[in-house]
Amino acid sequence: MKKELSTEEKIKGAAKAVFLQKGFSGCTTREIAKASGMNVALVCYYFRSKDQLFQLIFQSVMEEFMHSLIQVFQEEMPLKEKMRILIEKRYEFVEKNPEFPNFIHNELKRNASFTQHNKNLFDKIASTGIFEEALTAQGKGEMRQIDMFHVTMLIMSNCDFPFIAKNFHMTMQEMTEEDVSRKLTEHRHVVTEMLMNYLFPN
Amino acid sequence: MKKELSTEEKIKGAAKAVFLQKGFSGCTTREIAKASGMNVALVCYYFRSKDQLFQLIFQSVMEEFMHSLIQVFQEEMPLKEKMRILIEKRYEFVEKNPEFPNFIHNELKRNASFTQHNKNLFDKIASTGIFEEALTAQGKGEMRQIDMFHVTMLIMSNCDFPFIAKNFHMTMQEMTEEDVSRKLTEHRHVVTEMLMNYLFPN
DNA sequence: TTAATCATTAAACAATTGTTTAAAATAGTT
DNA sequence: AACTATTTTAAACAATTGTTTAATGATTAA
Repeated sequence: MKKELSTEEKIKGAAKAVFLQKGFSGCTTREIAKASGMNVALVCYYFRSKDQLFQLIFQSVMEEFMHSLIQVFQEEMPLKEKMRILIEKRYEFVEKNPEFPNFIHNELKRNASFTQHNKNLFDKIASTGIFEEALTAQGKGEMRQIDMFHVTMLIMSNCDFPFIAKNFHMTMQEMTEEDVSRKLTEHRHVVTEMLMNYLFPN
Repeated sequence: MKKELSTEEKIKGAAKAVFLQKGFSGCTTREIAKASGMNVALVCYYFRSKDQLFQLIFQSVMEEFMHSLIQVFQEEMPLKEKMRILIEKRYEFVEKNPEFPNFIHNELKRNASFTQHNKNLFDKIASTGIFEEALTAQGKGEMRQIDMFHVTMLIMSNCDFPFIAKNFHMTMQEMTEEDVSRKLTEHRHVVTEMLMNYLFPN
């Protein structure tokens, strides 16, 4: 089946790919135009400017990124089980979208704006009741008593970072892309076990 | 005491600061010149090109980054103790140089060259005998039996990532720079305890 | 069919990029 | 002092950047 994409969609798709790989400062409108099979004028015709096109892409990536968390939080099951699934789903999501974390952190550093939209995303997570759920679990002694800041940081550190550091391990340890990818798939079990043992000691 | 830096050193210092903050693609030679109090021509006069200046800075940052590990490995003490110190020293190093991890991973992705120089750095680590030491500890059942790839990944994930994600937490959770910094100092204990519990179970 | 809107193109725009030039200022040497 | 080599400067260079223009082609509506 061949897909018949509109010019606008072709550009948006190419922009997402190029921005994810090279970042805003690392690419040009001409590069995006070429990647989409179109020309520069069309990029500005449909999206007015490189900035506006970028913001569009960034917000959609951010939303996709956060949505992978929200989905799990909304499920109806014991916190411990929910947490295990969260970790594994998150890891798998990043494995499928390995450029997301680096992209998001870079661009947030470059331009700390977009604040309102992002605040809404965080509120969405808060409104799943996950934080209260964790607090009760901690009260009952089921979960280790640490601030949720640390919990989220631990999960993100161990799920997101490995894919940020992919190139590092390839160059330093002279591993091929396949070698690292295989190790990273293994790594999910390590991460899950370590985090679960720490967050839910018995 | 006032420091009397040469023009060359002033430019190098400014270049390091600017490159670390914005990356190679995110800044211009004029920006570096201005930050150093000099002009563009002088940058090229002393360093020939933006590329050459960058490579100089990158290699020195890389070396500094890896050296913080090597130092600990060379110490003479039981592996378990060595590992705890490694984790804490590494965390403190990144806390003092919070831009290093993001910078290194970004630029390695942008340009996977510099291979030979980096290979030497890895060999330096290997030649401290740390890997053999870990293998014997694993053989004696003192240390958890996992590939060293996972061990290094866990340490880097938990020590480096928190500072990459600084901006993320500031925007998402509406925390000030000081709030996040305080939390990140706390986080060192969390990381150390979790990693030590996992790597050396009893 | 005709008119009007939309889509696409190649060319041009001014601004910014990395780099070089050629002249001036400074320091060093005899 | 006179000469040389080094350092610094302002200006210029060509190439690339994001964006716009004005003309053409295609589609739609009357």
